[in-house]
Amino acid sequence: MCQSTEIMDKNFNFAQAEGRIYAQWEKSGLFTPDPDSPGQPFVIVIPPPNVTGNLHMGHALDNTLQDILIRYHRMKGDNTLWVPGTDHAGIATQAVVERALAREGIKREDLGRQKFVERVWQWKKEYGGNIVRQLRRLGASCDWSRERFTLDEGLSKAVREVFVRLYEEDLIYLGDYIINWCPHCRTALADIEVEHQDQADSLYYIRYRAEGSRESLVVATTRPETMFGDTAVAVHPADERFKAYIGQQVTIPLTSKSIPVIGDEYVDLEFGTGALKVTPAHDPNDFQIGLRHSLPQVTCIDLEGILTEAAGRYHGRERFEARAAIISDLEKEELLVKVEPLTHAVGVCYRCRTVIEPLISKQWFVRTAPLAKVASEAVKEGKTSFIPAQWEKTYFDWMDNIRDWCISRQLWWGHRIPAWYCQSCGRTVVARVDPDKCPHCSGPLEQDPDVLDTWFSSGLWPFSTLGWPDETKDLARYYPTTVLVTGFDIIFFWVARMMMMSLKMMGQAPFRTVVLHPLVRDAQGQKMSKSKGNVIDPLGVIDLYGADAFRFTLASQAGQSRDLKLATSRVAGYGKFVNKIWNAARFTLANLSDEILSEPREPVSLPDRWIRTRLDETAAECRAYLEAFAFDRLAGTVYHFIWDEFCDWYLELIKPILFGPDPAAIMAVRQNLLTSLAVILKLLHPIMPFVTEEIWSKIPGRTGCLMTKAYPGGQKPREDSRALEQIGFLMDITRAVRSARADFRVPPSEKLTARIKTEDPDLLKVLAEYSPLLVRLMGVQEIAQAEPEAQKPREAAFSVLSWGEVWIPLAGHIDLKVEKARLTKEAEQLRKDIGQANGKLANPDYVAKAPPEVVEETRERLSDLEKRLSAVGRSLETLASMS
RNA sequence: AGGCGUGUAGCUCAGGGGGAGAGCACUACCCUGACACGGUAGUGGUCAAGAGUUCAAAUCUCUUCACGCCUACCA
Repeated sequence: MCQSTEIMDKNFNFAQAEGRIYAQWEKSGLFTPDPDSPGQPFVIVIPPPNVTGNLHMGHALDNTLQDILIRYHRMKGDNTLWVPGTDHAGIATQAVVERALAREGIKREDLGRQKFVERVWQWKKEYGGNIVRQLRRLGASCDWSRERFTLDEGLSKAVREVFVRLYEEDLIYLGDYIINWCPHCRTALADIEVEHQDQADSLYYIRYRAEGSRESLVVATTRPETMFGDTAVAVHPADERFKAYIGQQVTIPLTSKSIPVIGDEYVDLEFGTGALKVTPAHDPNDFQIGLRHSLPQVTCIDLEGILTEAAGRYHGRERFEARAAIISDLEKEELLVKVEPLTHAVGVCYRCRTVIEPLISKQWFVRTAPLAKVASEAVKEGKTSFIPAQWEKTYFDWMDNIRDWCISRQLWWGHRIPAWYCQSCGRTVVARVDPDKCPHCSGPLEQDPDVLDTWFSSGLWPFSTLGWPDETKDLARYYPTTVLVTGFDIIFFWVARMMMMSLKMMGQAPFRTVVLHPLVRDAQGQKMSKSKGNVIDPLGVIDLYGADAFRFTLASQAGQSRDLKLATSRVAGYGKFVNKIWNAARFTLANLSDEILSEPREPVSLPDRWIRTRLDETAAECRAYLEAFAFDRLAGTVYHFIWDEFCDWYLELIKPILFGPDPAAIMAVRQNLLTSLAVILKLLHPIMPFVTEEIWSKIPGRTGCLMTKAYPGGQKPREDSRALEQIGFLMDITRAVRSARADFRVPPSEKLTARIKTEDPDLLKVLAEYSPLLVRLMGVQEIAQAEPEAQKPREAAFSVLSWGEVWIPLAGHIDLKVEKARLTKEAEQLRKDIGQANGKLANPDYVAKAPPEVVEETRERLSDLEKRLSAVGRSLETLASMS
């Protein structure tokens, strides 16, 4: 050994190394591409995490996969850009700051809008960098010099430009509509911000008395408190039971208010009583019915969930409290016919889970139909494709059934809507530059108090981050982006919006490929979320096992399935893999000589030829998997290659040479060993950047960072099928000896001999050359060719391989009973397999219809099995004769 | 209610018409000059159930069961 192993510790100290390595990368500026440099652009924009957030498993997976792609393409020589940034997350951030204020006993109203927004900015400045710092711990190689925030100056300019353009094209409008109102967050919500939860509730049957007769109609409702907003009772026009009521008046119970009975086909004859109370101001369906029948809209619940004056004596009471009171009063008046239990879906706020109150309100909307049509076509025409492709259907379903998008939010934190209302002429002014008076009448203006939905600005992310609406160099060079990597849970929220907005504003789809990865779930298969409190902290996992092991685990699990239930045992397992690589490198570096051979040479020895061939094959596979976004296959391939082939076989095979007497052979092997290690480090680097970079830094004579070295597999792979075959032969022999030793409990101290019987002259040559190597490898005494006419010794273990037999004389070691049991079991299995193969071949349909190569394969297999069985049989006979 | 997905070794998951796989766990032996976070040899599964298509089904089709997700206006 020329250098001691002391140049490397026994284990990779990831805790000590990761921060140092990341700082070096960042300092070197290697994350920052130059738009003027050559190279095909490869661009990813990060799904911007909420500024309020901390790194969770979803981010970890998302960003690991992105970093793998980014690092791979950077190594490939592409002009590679990964744009990072954060989202201002309107409701979420405002809520966080409001909570902080509440601890000081302050409400946002106490501060006023301007002061409050200042406080949020202050908060953002202080804590908003958390998640961005945490991404660094993962090893994410984002170009931090291009970091953006959805509320920064440039992006705000983009938001304003888009709003004005869409307004000018009549794609944004202001309308009185029924919207989803969260009484807790006090804001409107888009349809997809409403989650539906099954809830056990009651269905109340309430009697509405007809006027001028003793008859009555019974309606069923889950929400009696909306009664005071009723402006009709609807029945199906074809319903024989109630036809006669249409046109009559009924009285709302507990009031003296009279409403008409109308006929509308929306009513389901089967549900409840077949009569429906219509509350246009508090139910989206009733709203539609109301429009059809020109019914008045009576609001009986206000923005805070409190009943209004329209509710008469219930005025001022909270909606659910009022419900109980109303039920009790109805009972007293004998107007409550019955109560049935009912489980139904209730809409709740996705943020605070408060039950949504549908309300009529003036809000801004995007007319989505024309945008969605273009966005849908872009995917149909293959301009953007989804991986896995099944998600395209989900995307189409939504695009085809899209409804107008309510974009105004009654918050203070966000992009203020650039609309002003003239206080004298009443006109609405939408402008790129804040106007100071009405352009029509010069009257005073008042700006709309609302802000835009957060997703409005994130919908512009692929082009706003590159500088749009200015015609920047980045925009010209890097738009459209190449790949979007995200979870399928935000296809509607985000992907669809980016498609619509980008196509509208840029005329080009924002990315070529959308890679949808699984969602990381907890042990129960539940989506991890802060509000559920079931979050496993990725930083804790990194602390324990290191970023490389964690990244590798995520990649290895990122297949086609929708769930990724993270098991820490796997992370621990891949932590061992990191250690394995580390020690393989330690071995390699410890065996280098002082004279560094800088130029890779052609491999000479059989192990070298073999490993280099396998290395080329593996590199080609890795490239193919990376191009196909098959992260799990990529991980599996490098894992097995490094562990099973490089470490378990190659390193063992070369030891006899490395520690042998031939200086030229030693030099050749050292050279090849180092070359192979370098290729392995490069192959692995995109998944495990830290340990590979750290090992690279210890290679004498290396230059620069590993992260910029060319990814292997760019050239035509070497083909050396003879090396593969011959190594296979040596492996067969080795396994046979090891197996015999284990089966017969021969202690390692006792040396065995082995006899090889084969008629293949090629293999005999290999055997002659490598028997010293095998002797060393297996701890056998001697290994040699068996005489062609020799018989197997009576007491011997043996293996039958495709190319011949291995005999291991075991005089004194054979336990007849054990051996007999072993052989009997083997014979049994062989007979079963032979029976199966025979059965197939005896079937004329099989021979006639199965592909010829499959039939041929079966024939070969059968003859191999028969050869083995007969050898096993002979051996059993010998055993019998001995006892 | 529709749509989508999942059910394979004790656990977490690959595979996807022709000999059941991986990691972890487990058993036995071994601290052999990179690694005991290691090595070697093993144990372990009627691939959810039933039917069909096929020469051949874990794999394709249908049905059923269980679980999960998404969409939806059944009050």
